[in-house]
Amino acid sequence: MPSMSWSVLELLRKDPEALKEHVRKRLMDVSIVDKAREIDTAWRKFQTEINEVRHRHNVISEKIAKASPEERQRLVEEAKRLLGQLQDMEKRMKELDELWEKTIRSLPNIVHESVPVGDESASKPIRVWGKARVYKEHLDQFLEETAKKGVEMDYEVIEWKPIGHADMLENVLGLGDTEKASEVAGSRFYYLFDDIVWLDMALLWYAVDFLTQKGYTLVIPPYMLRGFVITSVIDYEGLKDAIYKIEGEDLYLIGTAEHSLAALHMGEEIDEDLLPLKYVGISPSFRKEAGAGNRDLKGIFRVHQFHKVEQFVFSLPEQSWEIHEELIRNAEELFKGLGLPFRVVNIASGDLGAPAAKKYDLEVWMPAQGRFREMVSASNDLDWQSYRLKIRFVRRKGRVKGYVHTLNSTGIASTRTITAILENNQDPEGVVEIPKILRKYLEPFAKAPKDYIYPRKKSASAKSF
RNA sequence: GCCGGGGUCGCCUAGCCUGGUAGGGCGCCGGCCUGCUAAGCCGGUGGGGGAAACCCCGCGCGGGUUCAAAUCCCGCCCCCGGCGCCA
Repeated sequence: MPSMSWSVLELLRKDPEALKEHVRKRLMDVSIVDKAREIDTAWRKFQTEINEVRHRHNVISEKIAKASPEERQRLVEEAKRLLGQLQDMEKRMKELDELWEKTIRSLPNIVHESVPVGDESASKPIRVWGKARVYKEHLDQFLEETAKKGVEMDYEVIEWKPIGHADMLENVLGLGDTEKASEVAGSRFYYLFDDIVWLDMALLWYAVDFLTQKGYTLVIPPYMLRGFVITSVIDYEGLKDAIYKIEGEDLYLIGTAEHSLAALHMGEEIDEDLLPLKYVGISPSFRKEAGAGNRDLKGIFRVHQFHKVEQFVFSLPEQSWEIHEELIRNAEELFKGLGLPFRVVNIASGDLGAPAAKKYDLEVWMPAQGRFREMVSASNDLDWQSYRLKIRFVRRKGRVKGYVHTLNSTGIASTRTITAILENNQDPEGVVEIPKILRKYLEPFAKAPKDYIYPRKKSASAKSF
């Protein structure tokens, strides 16, 4: 029988040293490989043992059905004896099963050969786009993050210091209130008003419009998932502090539409002719952000809830690397459309999440902070998620089955993109220019801003020359 | 939320009352046959372990009764219909 199994499990059995190399690249303790191998071997051995006893019991059980009354009594006694022996073994098997499951599921994905090896600092910028506005005192930092890392990015030095997105939102524009939100919900929540709300929704429509035109199927997914599902699509042990749970129920708020989109074909067999299946989901994302400490506490850069348009693809194994490039290119096109200067980074092995074999981040230059900040993350998870969710493809020829590959990428995450617009598109007077490409998504609404968002208590005529 | 009906190997379906190897159809895969195609015929078509022979597990999920559970009992999930409630 052609065995069809998870690529990582296959590697564990056939070439543990190679798997160790992948784990080592992630800067994780490689002893998990030996431990997993030990448990896997013991699990398989015990399975054979228990099956032998079960077999003997089954043979006797079948005989009883046809046995004569006097023989019957003797056979039932024998069956009972075997059953007693089995009882202990079944208990042990259950423990081993759980240990095996837990151990195997804790293994991270392999690392693609094109991923730079090392910690965060090894992450490699591979492309840049746009002209960054660099405040004169940030020039060193800017060059450090571009030219020194091998990518030449266009820039202009500015003499005035742009106002940070948090100040822009709450003080200059007066269109957000995180203090009141803190009182009623907690830190990292927000009230947004008027023009920023229009902007939020326009960004979402823009991404949805763009991606549906590329042939992606538009989806509103569940915003909560069962425990089994959420633990299958993320590294739950590592991320459980980031996920909200509904009290008293086996339900978890999604951290991104990726989670529910991955589950869309749970337990299914997909004909190869139907692949790749491309989806664009739109949903809120809920994140606890526990462990973020005081990072980005101000404003709406790092928050507990935001809206996001997400790309998600199920593909055949041989298609996934090409599609990974497609996803990041889609995101790049979206940000080019917005006119936001960015670099694309090939994330280092030590900074990859357990499900991802490779990840690109799209980072926009933030002129007030003097650094690049992540706006988009595009991952190829290979068969890591599909093995857990049992999503398979079937090839017509030869009826070959295998696990599909899954890929995900941000399209646009609204609040974070708004922070990028607030910092990049402000002028020295605090007027924010709305990206022209959003115009058509604002035009239908009488009260929506069209070209600029103006500072509060300043006459609109300030920019009307 | 209450009452009733249901969930079977990709899809459809039999088996459940009365416990004893899960049967059939469709689709698909392989083969035979065949100027070609179609039809027809034969075999295969859930998961795990094993080099293989073969073995185990599997009838929504989890328990229980029994030598033996798709079948009997209990809890849960989901679907359909009716009633109630409701943006």
